[in-house]
Amino acid sequence: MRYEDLADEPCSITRPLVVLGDRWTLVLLKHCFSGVRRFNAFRTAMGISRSRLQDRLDRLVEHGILVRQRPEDSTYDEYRLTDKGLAVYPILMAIRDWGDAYMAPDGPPVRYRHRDCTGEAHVTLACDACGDTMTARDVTPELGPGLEGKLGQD
Amino acid sequence: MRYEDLADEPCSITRPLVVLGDRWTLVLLKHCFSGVRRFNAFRTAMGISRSRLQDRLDRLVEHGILVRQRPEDSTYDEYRLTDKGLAVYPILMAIRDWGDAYMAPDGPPVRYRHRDCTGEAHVTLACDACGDTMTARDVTPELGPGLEGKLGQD
DNA sequence: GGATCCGGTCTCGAATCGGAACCACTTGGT
DNA sequence: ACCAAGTGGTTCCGATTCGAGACCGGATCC
Repeated sequence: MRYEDLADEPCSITRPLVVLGDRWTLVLLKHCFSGVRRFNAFRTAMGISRSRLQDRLDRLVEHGILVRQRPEDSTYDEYRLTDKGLAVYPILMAIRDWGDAYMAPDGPPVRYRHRDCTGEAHVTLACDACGDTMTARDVTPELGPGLEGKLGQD
Repeated sequence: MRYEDLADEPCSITRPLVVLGDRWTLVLLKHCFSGVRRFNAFRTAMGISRSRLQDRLDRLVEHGILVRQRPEDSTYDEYRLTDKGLAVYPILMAIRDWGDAYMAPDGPPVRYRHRDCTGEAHVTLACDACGDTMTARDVTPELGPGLEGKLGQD
């Protein structure tokens, strides 16, 4: 089975991973959030090869995560985050929280601060009903609407 | 530059991505959270090839995300999540929230419910000082302790 | 015009991947 | 004891992907 076939799985974890979960893609998006927009800017920021960068950019544009557009004051295109792309931010912040906790022996290299505030941004998993913070052990998976309709079919 | 060299970057996003951010790895961890522990169980659940699965398992064990251990009542080893591995859960839930929002046209295939509660688990990015919910636009990166010591050195 | 920057394509050797064959060990049946 | 089946793992091979560099067309600047 090829990795791309995971996109057919009725699972909201594997489906995004087919797009985002390979080498460079999330690194590329991380740089988008730091304001990188141009082809060569990505290249120097990431150290990725030209052809690979092109692959990734094309795929992200194809999936509506980036848009490629020409600013009025420039002769060159820019790759910018769409709303769908901006919504990836919590994923990166969840990765960062984990990285700060387990892969930053000297402490966090970068603080992600709340603008005009003393606090920092952190990701929490919580229940949307009672508001309690949750861990993996507090979660029970259950059939959702995206699967119910498909059960009696075959 | 090779992808693995990103591990040298002083960045708590890229460093985890060198371990987690390639094909299959996060998919594998997802199955760990659904109770999959044995080699062939991963294989049938994921459709991954034997050699690739071995690579990934070895790497996760090497990084202390999984432990390989023999239960008393069995003749075969199991791969189980460590605390470091359990802490990956918010990353997967952040991916799922995004997948439910943008890649689940028929609605969420699976609900991740709070045990003994009516609510569902969701990831939020919030300020740890004022408690406000945040988006990418509310965040300002700032020098952290993991970098401060290294600045005047070279 | 020539030099330079920019984004992008193409090519080629190296690394990675998927699938199958193969192996050692354990279990169950006869 | 024997054979069959299952389990975890390694090794091999052809196919895909990757990284690095060459190349190319267009815009800019001198």
